[in-house]
Amino acid sequence: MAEKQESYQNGVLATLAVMGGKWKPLILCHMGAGPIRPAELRRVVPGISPKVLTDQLRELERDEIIERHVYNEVPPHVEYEITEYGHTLNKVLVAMSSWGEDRIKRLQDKGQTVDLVYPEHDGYSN
Amino acid sequence: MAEKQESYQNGVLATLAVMGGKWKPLILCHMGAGPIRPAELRRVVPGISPKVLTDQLRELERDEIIERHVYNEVPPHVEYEITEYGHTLNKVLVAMSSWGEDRIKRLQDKGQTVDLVYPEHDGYSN
DNA sequence: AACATAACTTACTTTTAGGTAAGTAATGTA
DNA sequence: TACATTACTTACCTAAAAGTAAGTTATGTT
Repeated sequence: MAEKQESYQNGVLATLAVMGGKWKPLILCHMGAGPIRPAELRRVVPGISPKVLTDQLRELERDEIIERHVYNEVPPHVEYEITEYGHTLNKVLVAMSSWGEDRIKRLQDKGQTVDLVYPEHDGYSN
Repeated sequence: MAEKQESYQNGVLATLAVMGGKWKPLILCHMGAGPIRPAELRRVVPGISPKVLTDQLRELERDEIIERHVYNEVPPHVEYEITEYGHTLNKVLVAMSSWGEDRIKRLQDKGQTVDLVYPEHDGYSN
């Protein structure tokens, strides 16, 4: 590992550039089951503000992780869907989820309360 | 995956709570080869400020990812070392590194310059 | 006696990610 | 004709993260 330090780092950083931040991992967790509308995402990702959700979705779209489908209807109808490329992120999400689950168990075994795990949701209750 | 949404999320969030942020992944990338002193970390992680490095190391220590060894000498001598538990994070780092490397190749194949990959280093040149 | 050293701590200031609020579009319903 | 709907956009504001700068410690070297 000592010889490959730099590329090791760069890969990690490139990944964080795409799926880092407070909301992107949560959003991606809810996009595996198929196309989803922003309103539904707001419902299942409690606490996210409409603006930030839009921002994050646009960035994921720009990075080709998700696709935006617009249906020309009134009221507007938009769906976001993970791309084929986006699905390759699953390995990372699964590795993170798995380690995190283990950590949660660890903390619970030590009698510690596991906070900080889910962003508070107050406001934007729907 | 649809039924396990929430725990999937929580695992990811628990992981991000420990190794998220701008510097922690980089720091961890440089700690696989054995104990390392803060001054050396400042050298290999260009751009990090002394205070932020200290902050990040303390958090990693609090989360039992690394250990702090103090040698009572003058001038002070401190070493940080990954714990056994900390080493379990490697799977995550490797998954992220691997995905990120692939992404870098993808971008290069499309003729795009890969920026944002490494924090700028100006100031604290040593 | 002044200076260097390593690893801090304290007390700020700056940056940036995230949050709030108000407005827009186009149409259907009360 | 007023209001509701969805998915925004624009403009502004706040809080958390990161950065800067100036001590502090105890000893050894010049």
